[in-house]
Amino acid sequence: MAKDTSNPKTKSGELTETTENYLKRILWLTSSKGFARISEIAQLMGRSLSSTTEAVQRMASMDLVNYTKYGKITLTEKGKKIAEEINKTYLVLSDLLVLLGVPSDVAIKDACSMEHQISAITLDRLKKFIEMAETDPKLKEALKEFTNGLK
Amino acid sequence: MAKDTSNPKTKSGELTETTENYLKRILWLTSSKGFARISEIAQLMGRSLSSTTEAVQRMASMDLVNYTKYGKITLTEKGKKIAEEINKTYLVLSDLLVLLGVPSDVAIKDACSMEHQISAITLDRLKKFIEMAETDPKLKEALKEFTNGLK
DNA sequence: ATGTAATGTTAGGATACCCAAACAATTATT
DNA sequence: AATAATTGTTTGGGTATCCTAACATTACAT
Repeated sequence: MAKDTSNPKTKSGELTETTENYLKRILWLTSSKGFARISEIAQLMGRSLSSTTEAVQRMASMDLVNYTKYGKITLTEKGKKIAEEINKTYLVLSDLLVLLGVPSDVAIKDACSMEHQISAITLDRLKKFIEMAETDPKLKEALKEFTNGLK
Repeated sequence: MAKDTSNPKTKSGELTETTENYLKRILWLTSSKGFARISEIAQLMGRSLSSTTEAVQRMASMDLVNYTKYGKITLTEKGKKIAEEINKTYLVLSDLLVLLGVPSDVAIKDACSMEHQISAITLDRLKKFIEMAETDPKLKEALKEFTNGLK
């Protein structure tokens, strides 16, 4: 096998977690107003302007965003496609958490970083859900039908 | 606020995702046979021996593992406590996935890296579950009781 | 016991990320 | 228009992570 000096994730076509997160925020920003600015991304990501500039430049070199110095940032076709994919996953997770009784603001935050930053509250909901799935006949039945319906 | 040159996660008492993952595998290995070896950890993590050695040394400097050159690796009290916490979260997630019909081997893998590496199959299960939760009266009812029971 | 196989360590490199401080460009204000 | 405020970039540092190659140690076999 050939040597792989770069980050395995980027080489194999996959993006790092960080890049995915940047991508998702940029999607949010661009879909609401057409473009994004470094400062907005930085704010949404909770990162410094310099880190954000660097990240955006890195993403530009990967053809994920259109970037010109001091200019408006937009997603490339490629970036948009990937960002939408990531966002779909995010939506599924946040929906599930909400479904399980997690407050939506927490669900938003947690869905962005399952499992490593999972909050106590989410953990509690998941636990209780599992517990109930084992005891409540109605839920038990419903889940049985659910899993049966998969085949 | 004071300057923070180090990785914010380590400084704030939090561990990086990578370190958490190492910790979890070491817990698995040590609970089944009392100690772990670099090669076993490397294998379980899918990393090279040198990366693993480095990681373990880093963890030793954080007082998470007991490490001596060429020796057996065990968790310190601190490391064990943290590893068990992480493992609990992991178990909740993998249990949920299994509950949702995800095959256990996939559930194990996915629970380790929700959302960033989530598989198509898991995504599908989550989607179908959400869908069913909106249409199936029995599940709907069960979930309503579930969320009502939270207060 | 001694040499080979298996394991583990170090050295040398690389990328991803992050930040603060200094500098540059843009935008807003007077 | 000229200056002040805001925003964005660069520079200079750091840590975390990963890898291969070379070297060291330990374990195994004959």
